[in-house]
Amino acid sequence: MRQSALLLPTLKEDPADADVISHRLMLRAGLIRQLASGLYTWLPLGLRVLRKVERIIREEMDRSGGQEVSMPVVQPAELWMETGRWQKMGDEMLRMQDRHDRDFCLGPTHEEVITDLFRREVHSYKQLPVNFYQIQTKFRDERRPRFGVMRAREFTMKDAYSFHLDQASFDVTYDEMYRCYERILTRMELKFRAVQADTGNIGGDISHEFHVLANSGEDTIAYSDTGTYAANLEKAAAQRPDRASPGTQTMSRVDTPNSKTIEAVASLLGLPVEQNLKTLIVEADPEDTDNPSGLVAIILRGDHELNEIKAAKLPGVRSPLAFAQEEAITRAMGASVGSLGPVNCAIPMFVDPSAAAVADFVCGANEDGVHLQGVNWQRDVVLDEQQIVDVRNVVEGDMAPGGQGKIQFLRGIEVGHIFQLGDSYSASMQATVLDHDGNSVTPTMGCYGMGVTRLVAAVIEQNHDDNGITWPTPLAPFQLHIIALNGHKSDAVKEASEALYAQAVAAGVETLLDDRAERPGVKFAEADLVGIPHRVVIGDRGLKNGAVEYRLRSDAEATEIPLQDVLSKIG
RNA sequence: CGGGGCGUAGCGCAGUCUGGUAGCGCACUUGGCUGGGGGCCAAGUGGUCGCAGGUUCAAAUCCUGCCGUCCCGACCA
Repeated sequence: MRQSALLLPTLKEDPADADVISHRLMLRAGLIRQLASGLYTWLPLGLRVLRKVERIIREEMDRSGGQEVSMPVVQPAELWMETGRWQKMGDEMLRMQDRHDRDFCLGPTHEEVITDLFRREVHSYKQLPVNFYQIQTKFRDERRPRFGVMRAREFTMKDAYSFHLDQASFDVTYDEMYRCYERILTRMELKFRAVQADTGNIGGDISHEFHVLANSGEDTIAYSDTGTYAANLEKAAAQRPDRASPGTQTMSRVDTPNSKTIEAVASLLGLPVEQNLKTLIVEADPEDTDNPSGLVAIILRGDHELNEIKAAKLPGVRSPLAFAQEEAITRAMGASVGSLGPVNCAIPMFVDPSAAAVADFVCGANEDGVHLQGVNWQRDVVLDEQQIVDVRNVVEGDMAPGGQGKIQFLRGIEVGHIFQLGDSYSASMQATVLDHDGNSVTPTMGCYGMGVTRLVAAVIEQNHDDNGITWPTPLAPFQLHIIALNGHKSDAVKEASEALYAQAVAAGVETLLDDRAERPGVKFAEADLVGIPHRVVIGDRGLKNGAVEYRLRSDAEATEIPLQDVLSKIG
């Protein structure tokens, strides 16, 4: 490709609307342009990268036994009504009507469509297992699109769906997909981690997210320093500590009229924050008729934070989680926030294991302006085992489950998520096959997503320097960048660069020839920005000795090499 | 959806408080100089000042409403 004929609009200045580095560089290097919030046009250079990502994914999916299909972006409402998701998806789904006033949506995902295909076309256990995938445009009307293509509304996703006769078959495919994802990300030369993930509202036990490590990542991942445990913060649990020892102090009241926060009480009493327990009140599941208060108490150690996803899963707690209103709390507890505690607690209560491990603790007295100290479980508050449940976010330094070392944090960009769907879609859509004995059985399903456009941004997050992008070779839009210095003035430069270009193209090397009549400084700056791995500079200075300058984008220094040696450097 | 910011030329911004001529840098066009890290000089092109309404002799500027967009918090590839 000749740069003089390529739409490659680079920006010298940072665009005002871009904050994260990958977004800035994608705009500056002329990979994308924004059309509207969360909607992006891919320019020629960006699209070349996107296609490379797709190709790697496609090759590895095929290698793993996936069968590629392509399903429509526009989907009829009827399918979504079958699974109840026409309602459940809410505003995230963009809906529309056709000329006959029939309801459609832009597909945010394709479980319904693939299950419909399956039930129409697959009828025998002999055809199982199967794993269909596509690389497709998805539309999700995000609350808050951000970070460029990292969280866009329209984006490209590789989504795969597998169907199985039994759990054992699913497990095999799940494991295969896990390894497939590892291969994909490894080929892209990314630093990544697979972590245990929350399974969301779909259920099932196993679920893994694949995170590309980057400080700008939206997710926190917790991993053990021994490397054997890794989980999304939403899911991560600490090793369960032993229950508290009986304690030595007697329980006593202490006036704390102006101390409403844990920190204030701790400093007033001269005790560490960990010795204080905090009591959070959340709304109860409205369908739980055994709980007239409509509230549930959750007890945490003072220095810990509630994990709202874990809390919303507790029996009798409203999901999604909602904190209780002040007024309701005062009515049920006889005291307001700041003086609450587990002693004589009038509503159902859950206690985090780390809170249950504290002896001689401090807590609110359920009486405004009063706390209790020297409190002990069992003696002062009876707890049964079902009430002790993990509901907090792990913190760095926690012991990992099973004693697998200490937990540390990293930031990650979620680029893949694999999980078990069970039979929720196949059952609600009556997708069945006949088994060996002629019985109709409902297959169990797996789902494997990977954010294709997001991967491009993630790659840049990991591969850039002060001057621009430093593409890993497998994803670079071109392999070789020939920079002809003053080619419009020097016939020698023009001839040499054209000859090398023709030779490289003939050898099948993806080559970009900077044949523009720009000054050298402009060419160098833009070449760094665009980040093509191999760079050859052809100028009169070197040509006198039959030499050109060769440099890897990732190297600091260039070397002089004979013109005829260039192609041997690449590949 | 709640909180905050911003909307003036393709991009980055000033001008708005205190109403009266729409401006700067980059980019773009033409000419010249220059020619190894976004160069210099000169002359140009390009703007319904987000939209609608209002106040006023007069609105980019004041008022009202709407729209767009970005950032921070609850969801997800």
